[in-house]
Amino acid sequence: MEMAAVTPSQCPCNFLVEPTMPITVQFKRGKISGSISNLPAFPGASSGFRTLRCSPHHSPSLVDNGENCHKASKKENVSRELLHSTSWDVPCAVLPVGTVSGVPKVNAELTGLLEAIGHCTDIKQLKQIHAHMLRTSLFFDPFATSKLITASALSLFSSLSYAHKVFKQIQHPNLYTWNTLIRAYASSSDPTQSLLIFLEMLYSCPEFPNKFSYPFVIKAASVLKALKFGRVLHGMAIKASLGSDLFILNSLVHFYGSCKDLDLAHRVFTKIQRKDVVSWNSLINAFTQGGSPEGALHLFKEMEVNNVKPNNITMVGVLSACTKMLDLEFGSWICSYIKRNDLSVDLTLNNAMLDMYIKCGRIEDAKKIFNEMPEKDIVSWTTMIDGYAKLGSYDQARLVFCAMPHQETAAWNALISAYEQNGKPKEALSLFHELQHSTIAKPNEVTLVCALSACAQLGAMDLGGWIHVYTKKHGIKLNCHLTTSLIDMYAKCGDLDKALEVFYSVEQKDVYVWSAMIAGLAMHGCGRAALDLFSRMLEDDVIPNGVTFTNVLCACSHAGLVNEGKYIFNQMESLYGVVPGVKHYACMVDILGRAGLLDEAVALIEKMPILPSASVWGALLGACRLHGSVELAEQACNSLLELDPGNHGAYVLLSNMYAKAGKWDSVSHLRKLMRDSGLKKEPGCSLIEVKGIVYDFFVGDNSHPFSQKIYSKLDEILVRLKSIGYEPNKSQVLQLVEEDDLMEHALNLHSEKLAIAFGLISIEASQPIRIVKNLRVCGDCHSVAKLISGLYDREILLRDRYRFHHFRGGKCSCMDYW
DNA sequence: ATAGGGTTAG
Repeated sequence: MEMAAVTPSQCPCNFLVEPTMPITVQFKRGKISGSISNLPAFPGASSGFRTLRCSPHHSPSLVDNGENCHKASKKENVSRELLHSTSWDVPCAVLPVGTVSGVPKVNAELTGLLEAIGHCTDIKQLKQIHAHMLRTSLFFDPFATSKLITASALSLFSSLSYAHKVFKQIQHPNLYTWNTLIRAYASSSDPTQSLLIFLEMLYSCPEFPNKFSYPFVIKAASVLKALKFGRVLHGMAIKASLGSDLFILNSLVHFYGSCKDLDLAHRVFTKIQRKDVVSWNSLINAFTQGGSPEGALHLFKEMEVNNVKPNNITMVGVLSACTKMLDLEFGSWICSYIKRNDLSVDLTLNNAMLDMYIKCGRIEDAKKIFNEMPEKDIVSWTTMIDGYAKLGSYDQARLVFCAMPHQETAAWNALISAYEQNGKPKEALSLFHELQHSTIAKPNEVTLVCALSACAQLGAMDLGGWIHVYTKKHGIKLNCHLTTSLIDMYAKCGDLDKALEVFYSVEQKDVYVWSAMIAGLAMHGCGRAALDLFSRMLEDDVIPNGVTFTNVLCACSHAGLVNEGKYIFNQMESLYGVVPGVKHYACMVDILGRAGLLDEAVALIEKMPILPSASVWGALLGACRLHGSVELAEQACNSLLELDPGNHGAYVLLSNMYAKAGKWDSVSHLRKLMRDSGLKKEPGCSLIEVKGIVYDFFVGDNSHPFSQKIYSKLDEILVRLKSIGYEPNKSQVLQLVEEDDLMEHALNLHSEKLAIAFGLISIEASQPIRIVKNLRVCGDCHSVAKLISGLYDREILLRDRYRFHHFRGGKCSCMDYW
């Protein structure tokens, strides 16, 4: 092959030409940018680029015309910046013009070069070869450049941005080269690039995508859950007569599974002529991940019937299904099946078995596997840590943590999240502080999400705010998880404005972000605003899920919006396909019950297609208290205690109702019952954060260093309140059982009162006093807080178990409706 | 010359 020397004008990238000898490698910082919308129509498309969208003509025949197609997620939006700028240096311009006028001995050199590429062990060596190729015109050999791309995109030392820049230097990349880049990006951190490069290839590569191109690009679509895009790919593959390629079909099964479209996944699967083990694995995993583990197990059995031999990957999927169903029996059977059939057990499979035993409560079996594992990775360790933590064996969890060879961030996260999720937020935060002193690990997004959640539980807004600042300072972009946690933290700490500020400051809002904001508004009693936000969310084409509806209904309940609640509840399934769960029913019972529609609430419970949970009966019980229906309360209480015998609150509520009705016999009977059952109540506890430290107060607490001052402040308060006509709410004395069994007369010792008194002496008057209480606020404390807010002109934010009470100027945001 | 399927934590 004749090859001319490259002159500047021919150089594909218009790089500077350096005319000096010996050869020096110049680096140029390049920024590649552009947008997919700049791409002209690709050849063969009748109406340009638009046909790439989900149009009936390009849709696979088995798919209907898009009615079932879910709204596109933002990730599918390919019209965004084509490529990130990168900081990789690419050799260029190494042609000493005029000195390499002769044609290099391409063939001889080529062989050596290809070998050299194969022997590269780092990017530096590769760059040297790259430079050499540019110098000798070998860069014009398609085979050689392909190898170069492969090495830079897929080897151990690979750098995708480097590969991409090399790619840009190639004048006519061949299909193989395109495929390589698409493949590399599919499993990178930025799979959107795969889709973009695929589109670019359609336009600028003379060859059509082949049977290799599709699996790569479909994989990228799977990661992105780009349902529309993937459907178009499916259609294109069929048009290209590749519709029966096993690899492509398997990719598609996996793809539809990733998009949670089990129906389509299954339909593609049934069209596969000769299903192999990968086909089955893809579908089994689609069912496992897509919320139908039962289906996955069924498929596994069917697979056996069809004489397809399962492999280790099958077992991972099936075990994962058992784990999701907490089916220990089947899970153990699988473990023995693996042994019996001598399947190869690798790290992932061991981890899957580990996880199954742990989730099914068999820590000893898990431990045995763990100890015998020849190789452990971060997943193995964190699974064990989490297992112990979930059992409350924190010492064991810590022991495993300490035994780890590297305490990477993920390990810290396992421990922190375990504490945070098991009601130990203080411990979680103290670990978070410990982590900040670690030299090995640094907090990452996950850590911050856990820490924020712990802050939210404690009402620790100073620390929560500090974490917010931390993200800004360290340039940590707010992903949806972080945004959700921040909104939740600010809302639960009582700063609704800050929560809204975060909400409006971010561009990316997924359904969880919206739902968190709706929940925030709901807990602050802004029911209307929550509903408005819900409408805006729908206008924004965000599809609501079960969480969203729980929050929306909760908003209705706190604001007494009965008709709105009913309306939305009725639309859930019919319009949005969200089957009402037990939480939604509980909300509805609450909405109806509060409004006094007790009969309607009972009727709803009676026609529930699922078993009512304790929370449903609890809601009814609460409504009975509000409306003084003792008989119904007895029924509700019985049903509740059947499901949740340790529910102290139910006894208290009923006993208070008996007391109010003067049924003292029943009161003492109930109390005896409680004593006999050895029921321990959750002690009332109020938290208050002062200067970054969270203080907790229990009833009659005098452990605080300023205890003396707090009690004298409390005395002062009560004197002042009485002077303006306050009388302790005697009826609330009856509720003392909820606060403390022994000190019936000690209304004044309620933890929230202590916390308020402490707040008054230790927090500047300009700042609100924020308190978090673990139980529902009692009526007397509620009136006292109202009075204090007026008398002392202080803002008090009290979060109780159910909602926020925002006291200001003698009034409460709940309008005494809680 | 190239391919498809897997585990944990938010």
